[in-house]
Amino acid sequence: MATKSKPFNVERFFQALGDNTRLRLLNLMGEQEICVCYFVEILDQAQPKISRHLAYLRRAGIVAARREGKWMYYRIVMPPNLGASQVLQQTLAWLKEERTMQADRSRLTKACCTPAKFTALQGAPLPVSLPNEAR
Amino acid sequence: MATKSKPFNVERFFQALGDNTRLRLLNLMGEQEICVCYFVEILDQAQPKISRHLAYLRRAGIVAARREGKWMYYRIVMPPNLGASQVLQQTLAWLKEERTMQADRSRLTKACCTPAKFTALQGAPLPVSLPNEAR
DNA sequence: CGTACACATTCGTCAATGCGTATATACTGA
DNA sequence: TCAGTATATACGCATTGACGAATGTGTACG
Repeated sequence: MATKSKPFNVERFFQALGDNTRLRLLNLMGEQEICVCYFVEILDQAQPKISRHLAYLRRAGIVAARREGKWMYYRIVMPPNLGASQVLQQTLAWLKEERTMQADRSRLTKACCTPAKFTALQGAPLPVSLPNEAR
Repeated sequence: MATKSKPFNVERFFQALGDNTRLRLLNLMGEQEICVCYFVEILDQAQPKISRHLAYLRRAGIVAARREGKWMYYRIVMPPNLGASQVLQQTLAWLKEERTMQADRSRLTKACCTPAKFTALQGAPLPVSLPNEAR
């Protein structure tokens, strides 16, 4: 049986982008895979809240998750639909220009360089850049 | 007093795109100004429903309205935010590639050429292409 | 004026969404 | 096997959004 790919849901795609927390998550992922604990730390939001928004993005087909031991890594996956992937790329580029998004990214960089300073991140796995073929 | 432009609401922008009826409306507007009665005819939806979705797009800063006699014309306005306007352009280009959107456009063209055949459109004003400076 | 037309808004209802809190699940290590 | 950590899901509640039906508003015209 051929892989049944249901037609891309455009509504769901844009609805997924219509929430600031989710935009911040996407912005943090950018081109790297990130562990949930970093999202919680950087956005300073309750863990179930982060988890629910990540699940929403997953259902919309915008991110994918990978488990590694206790940790879950999330990454952006480009939608199979060409138009959608172009809009998503453009959106990510746009977010990079926004002040608040830049601030998030900068906090992430800081946390990754000195995770020991964030009590919640002791021993947490560092983000891993994705190989080119995965983008 | 300087014109107080409140910071562009990104959430609202994407939420406005997260509904198929609104996407169809935007696709029909494309680069021309269109009278509400055409939306009602082409989408074959209740007039209050069309009107509410147009109001939603207006609140999101994506379309603008102009009255001319009994008729209201709606047109797309590019958001002041650069990133938003780029994403919107890209989205409109994407919609043009979708089957159902093409079908809507084709019905619009047909209705404009022979409005007399659509009993609901007798005497309705034809769409007007926007001058370049307005895009 | 008063009617007719084009369009907007309101109201009641129902589904979807967001959030905090509590709890469940998956994995690790002793 | 049990405790601890990381993450996900369930529950209850408040808000928002979509829709049909009814009603309101602005304009042309007799």
